Amino acid sequence: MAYDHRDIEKKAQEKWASLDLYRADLSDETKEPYYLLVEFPYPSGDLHIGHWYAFAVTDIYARMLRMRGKNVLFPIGFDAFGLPAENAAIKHGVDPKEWTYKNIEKMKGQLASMGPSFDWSKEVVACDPSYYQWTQWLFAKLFEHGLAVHKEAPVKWCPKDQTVLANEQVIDGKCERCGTEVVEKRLTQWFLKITDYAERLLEGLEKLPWRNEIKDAQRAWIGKSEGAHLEFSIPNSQLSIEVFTTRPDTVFGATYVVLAPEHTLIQNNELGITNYGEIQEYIKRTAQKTERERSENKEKTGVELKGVSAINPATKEEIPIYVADYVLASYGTGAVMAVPAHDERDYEFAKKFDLPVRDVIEPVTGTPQKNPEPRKSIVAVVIDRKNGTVLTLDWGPALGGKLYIGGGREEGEDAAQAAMREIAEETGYTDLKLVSQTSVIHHSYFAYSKNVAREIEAIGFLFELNSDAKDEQKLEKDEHGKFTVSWLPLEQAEREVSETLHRTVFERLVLGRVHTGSGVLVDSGEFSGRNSEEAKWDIVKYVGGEKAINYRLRDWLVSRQRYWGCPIPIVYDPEGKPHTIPAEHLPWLLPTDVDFRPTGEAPLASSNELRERVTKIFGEGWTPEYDTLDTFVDSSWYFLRYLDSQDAHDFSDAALMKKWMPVNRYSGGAEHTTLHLLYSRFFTKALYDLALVPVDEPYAERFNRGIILGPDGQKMSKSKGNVINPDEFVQKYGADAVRIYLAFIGPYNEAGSYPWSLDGVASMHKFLERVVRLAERSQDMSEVPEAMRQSLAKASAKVAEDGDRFKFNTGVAALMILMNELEPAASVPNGVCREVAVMLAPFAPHLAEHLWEKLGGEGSVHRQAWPVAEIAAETEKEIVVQVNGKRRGAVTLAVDASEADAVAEALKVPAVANALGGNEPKRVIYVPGKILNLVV
RNA sequence: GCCGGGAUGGCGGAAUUGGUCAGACGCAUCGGGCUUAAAACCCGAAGAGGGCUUUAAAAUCCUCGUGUGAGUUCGAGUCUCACUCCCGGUACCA
Repeated sequence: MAYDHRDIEKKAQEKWASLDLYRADLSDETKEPYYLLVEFPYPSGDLHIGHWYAFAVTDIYARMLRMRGKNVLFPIGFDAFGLPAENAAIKHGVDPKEWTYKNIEKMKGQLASMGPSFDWSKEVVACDPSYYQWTQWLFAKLFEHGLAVHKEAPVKWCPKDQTVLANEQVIDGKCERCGTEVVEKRLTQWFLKITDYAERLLEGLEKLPWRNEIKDAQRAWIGKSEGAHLEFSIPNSQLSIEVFTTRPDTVFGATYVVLAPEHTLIQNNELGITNYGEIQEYIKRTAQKTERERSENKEKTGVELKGVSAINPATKEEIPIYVADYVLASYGTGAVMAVPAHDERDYEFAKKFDLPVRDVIEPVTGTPQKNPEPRKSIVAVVIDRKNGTVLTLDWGPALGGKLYIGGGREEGEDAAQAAMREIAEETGYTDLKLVSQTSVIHHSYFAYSKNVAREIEAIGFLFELNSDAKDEQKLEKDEHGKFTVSWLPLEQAEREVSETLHRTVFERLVLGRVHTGSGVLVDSGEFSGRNSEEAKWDIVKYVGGEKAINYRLRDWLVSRQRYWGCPIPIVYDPEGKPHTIPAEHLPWLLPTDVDFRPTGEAPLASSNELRERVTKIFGEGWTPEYDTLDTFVDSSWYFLRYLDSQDAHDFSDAALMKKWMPVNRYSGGAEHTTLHLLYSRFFTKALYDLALVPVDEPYAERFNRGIILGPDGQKMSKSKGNVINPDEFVQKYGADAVRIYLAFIGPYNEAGSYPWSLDGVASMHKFLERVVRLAERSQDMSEVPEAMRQSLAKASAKVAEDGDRFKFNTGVAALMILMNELEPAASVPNGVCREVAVMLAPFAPHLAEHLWEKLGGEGSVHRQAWPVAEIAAETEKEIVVQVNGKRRGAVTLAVDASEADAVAEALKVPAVANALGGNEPKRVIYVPGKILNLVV
């Protein structure tokens, strides 16, 4: 018999409201506090399946914890500033505020249909003046302490949204919101100095027990690299170029210097560049390129600065200066020393502009050996260009497999000559053209065939075959037969020649790769012969540079040239200097007499009211700030406001923060890893330093949830027509069935993706019907059969444990197993049914409430304690007997049976005795309660 | 390219610290029951392959099986190494 979910759910929700069931008393000292947080939604007015997955499943845990005696704070609010409201205003002429609040009302109704246990009394709405007043107050605090700065910097601009964007909001060179390619502009904007916290944001991750994928993504975003600042002076000038490099050990190989097009040194012609017009044109051209164009087309471009040069501080040589857009203005100093021999990008540029390549590091390969015998040798790669093949010798598996031509160099012999000689001796070919060669490669290995440790100094050569002319005379007789000579296609040789030295030579000469690793310094003055890694900092000292650390992280750009955001609480004095708006004038209200249309100018600039307000309060000549704040500022501290959302005198309550922070567990989407999650960590640290917040990490635990795919396994989208509307399923099967299905769909503690199964919800509805039928068979019995008692005890322990791990899928499975165990019974005691209702309550709160009433329970099922029962320790256990690791039988033994008893018992099993074949076991592995393995 | 995560039946997914039987739980599938019939419900089958017996079936037995290949171990989905593919992040970051 079906249960009427509509009626049950309506009644349960009314009951909870009348009992005010979910209000948390934050100052309650009798229970342990637990702060469970879910990212608050943007009020789009459309509650999709993703919202359900976010809120309904987390709600299961909130309910479970309450039943387990915790004082649970599970709040909700709305991240209500943002572009959609403004776009609606532009498109349909509605008031963004009205639009937003209407959506919030609508969404509250939709959220209620899930039956969530939110404590609405603590609601926050980011666009409400009572909230943004404190966003402004906190911004002012940051400004007063130098953490909010007004500065000029290259910034990302979205031409469609007509606003600047933070770095984090640019995905693949496109605007995160609208997908338009962004362009770079140099503008004066408001930044929050998150870079000051780069190191601490990094360090803080060490202690957090978050999953690696979250921590590593943040680490990569922060992008710490250690190196040095070196100075390249400019002859006949006061000016010099400072570069940042992580490879100061290669400075002797720096053959030119490159400036980013935006570099300040070339913004005007202070240097007296003779081709300045050409430079200006190049700067202009690159400025017009979008991010994407710059990074997609990696063909190097640039222009030499004629009439000026720089001095390499190591070699004292005069070297040319270039401007090129492969150097980024926003990283390091916006200038690099180019070492083409040891950097891929510099090498590419050098080849294109025909600049010198100077090797200063000889590679070291192989495994270091004890007491090696030094030797000079060569490796020769011979290419037949006509056929696209390369000459290889196959020595067989024992002698090193497939190799190119290798050999020793005789005393006083020229290396190239030696290479020619070896080729002739081993293959007979003599008509060769020398194309290129490598620097010395230091290679260590153990030659098993000759039983000797070698450390060789090898030089690699590339030859091209002119003709197949062979000189059979030169073929060496005693080598004959040890290997086979063959011409292999280049790709095959690349795959099959795996020996390190030969591979290295091939990569260097045929594939054109440069050596970017460490090695032995050469051609580096007094440092020659030393290990590059070891000599690195001595070289920095030698050239008068200093150690420097650089981060990829940029300061957080928070200005937005948009209307529907928090007004930046700043005014400018007649000299144009920014001042914060005093606290008594907060909230600094968003004006309403504005033109929303994006013009590139901030919409607030069109407000007369705002200008008049500033004049009235601050005086003639004072002007307002017209930009608004990035909405990520609003969400960087909302979890603090929940603790005291109605406070008119402070942003939060110090005592409550002390008690409730950090958030115990934060559930959200993976897409916020380098945005909201990083920003709010920064905010918390900054406020901690200002003694406003008692913790310096906001979230003890963080879980990124997965995403729900369409039934076809594809990402849901209107164009694919695979969008699941949760309301439909709620109508048909009930909110409880949808909740429990979402819990069951897959593990919640990792960010996987799960296709929505059309039959899945129906099957959950059936499961709930089974529970209803069980409850209908409830009998008044005082005696509870032991087997039932055990089933209940196991289920309650398992469900609680899985909840703690955010593995609701196996938790639901445990409830299903419980049902499978209880159902066959002819009669089910009322107490058992009640306990089932209690365990079901977090998952299917409405039905559980209904059953609780039917079963004669007092009050609300959600006020019941989670059942804790002892699981009887088993005294006997079946353990498996293996012979040589193969199962041959099983014996039932006391849990603490001794090994001797176990073996004796096992030998009685015929199959075991059989398998032993009368032999005594040589070894016995006995794991009490689990396994006995007899090894013969 | 680099960093991270992953790969288990037709599908979603289970499997404490390496410890029997891999595949819990559910979906889909198939067979049966109930019914005049259908739905609902109930019972049952099921990784792949094979052998024996038999009219047939079942029980029973054997081999292989957690992306591929090697290894460690008495014992590997779980540990190590190499590789393939998929997903996510990031990318001219000096």
